[in-house]
Amino acid sequence: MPALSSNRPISPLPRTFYARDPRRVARELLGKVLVRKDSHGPRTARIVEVEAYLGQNDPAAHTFSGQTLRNAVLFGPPGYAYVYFIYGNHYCLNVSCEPDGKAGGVLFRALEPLTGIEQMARSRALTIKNPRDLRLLTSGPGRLAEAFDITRERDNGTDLTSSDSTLWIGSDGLPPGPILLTPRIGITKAAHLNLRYLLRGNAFVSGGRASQVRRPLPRTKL
DNA sequence: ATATCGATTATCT
DNA sequence: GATAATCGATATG
Repeated sequence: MPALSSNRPISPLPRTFYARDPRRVARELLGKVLVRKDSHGPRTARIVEVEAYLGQNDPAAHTFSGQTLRNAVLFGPPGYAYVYFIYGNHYCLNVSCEPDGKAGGVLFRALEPLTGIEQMARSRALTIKNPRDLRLLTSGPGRLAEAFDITRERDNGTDLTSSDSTLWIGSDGLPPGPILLTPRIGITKAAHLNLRYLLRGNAFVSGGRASQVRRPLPRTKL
């Protein structure tokens, strides 16, 4: 059964949550809730798919070749939004991990809409024909960014640990359910590493069925 | 259902 | 000048 919307209060995750290896952060972010607060009212969605990027040792990471203006947030303190623009078309959301000075991050790849679905649909209606199809709202990194009106200009550097922010991450206490580990999607470098984390059987995971037929999370792994 | 392709621009070599 | 952590449209089986 899919995770359902709960009316439990959502409390922000502390900065210490993010001050760890991105693999651990990625795994534990599954089931948590992304919140957008603005004049349209709250949008919330459950995190169902993420990928870990390992900083200086990871050829696929934006931080592989060192710090630049664009990736500075990933080298800074943990718990802040890193938003980048890709293919001349899409924004993607990450959260910085590891202690200040060490690079690392987690990419948000798919969400399950909970509340504020009408506003997500309005934001996505600019691009898609059928904003009534919930899967099309937030199933993919570019899609979820558009559904939440996430842009580099507005959100890069936002503190995601504060419920005073217009964008933040919290927990409503629901357990995430079974987690699967697969290769990352859409990259050319270090494409074989199992650094994509998803909730097993969740309908909002991106990439179709083939990308979900992989292995359970090993107990010994981060 | 799967494959291929074009869009469109910030960033880095 | 080439590339990119993508998406949506179109073509084909």
